[in-house]
Amino acid sequence: MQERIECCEEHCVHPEILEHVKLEMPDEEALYDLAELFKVFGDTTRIRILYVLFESEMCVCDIAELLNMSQSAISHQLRVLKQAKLVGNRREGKTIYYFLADDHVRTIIGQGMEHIEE
Amino acid sequence: MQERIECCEEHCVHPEILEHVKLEMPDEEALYDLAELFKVFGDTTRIRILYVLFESEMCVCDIAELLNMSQSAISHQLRVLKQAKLVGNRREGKTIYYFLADDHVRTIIGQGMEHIEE
DNA sequence: CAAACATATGATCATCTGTTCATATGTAAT
DNA sequence: ATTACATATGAACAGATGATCATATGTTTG
Repeated sequence: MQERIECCEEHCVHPEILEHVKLEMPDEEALYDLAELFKVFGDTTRIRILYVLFESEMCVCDIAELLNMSQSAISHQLRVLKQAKLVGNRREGKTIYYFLADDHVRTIIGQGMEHIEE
Repeated sequence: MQERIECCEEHCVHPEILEHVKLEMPDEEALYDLAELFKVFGDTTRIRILYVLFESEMCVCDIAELLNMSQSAISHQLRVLKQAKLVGNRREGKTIYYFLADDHVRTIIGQGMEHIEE
């Protein structure tokens, strides 16, 4: 790797700004968690599941049928969504209903939609 | 794969809701684009770059130094961010400054942070 | 308790992703 | 023009990811 010190010290930005940025950065753990959260949104299947749950809570087999995918695939993804605390579930007899856990989900997806619609 | 029709028709949800959900779903292309957008946020390096740019526009080598990563790695990721229209850049002599393109970036990351802080 | 059903889970495999390394491009200065 | 510097890019490789398949778990009903 080559040296890059010259660039930064001479003309790119003021050292105070570099210092300030370092102080303002969230800690590594928060950044990691944040990236993990967005990874969960970064998959078409999971996004579609979330959209389905916007309308109403729903059981696994309904989601699978709506999205035309296998029960197993949906179940695996619901697990990911649950771990990220984006959905919750409740049992009623044999069937398990999933629902949106949080209103951040709507906001985040809404902002994302606004961005791509530009 | 086993049959799942019985479940849904009998007790899971009302058919009207299933119909309604299908109508409310954005089209495939929008869902794909949305997932692609969130994928961009779903990486620690890119999140860190965005946080750095919150404070001030900055050149590639500064970002590389701040994040303690190679110039090449940063350049590759800036390319991804640019394609997603999350950052823009301008040339000034030899150096190229990158900056946040959009205020959705702050909102989306802000909401993400709120979510994980719970 | 045995059978049927709804869901969960572990292993596997093909595909995607991010970093590195080497090198190319573009700009400025001598 | 030649050299130095800032950035970009392509190939390659290791690690992560998502669907599938087979099977396990947990619940209800006869």
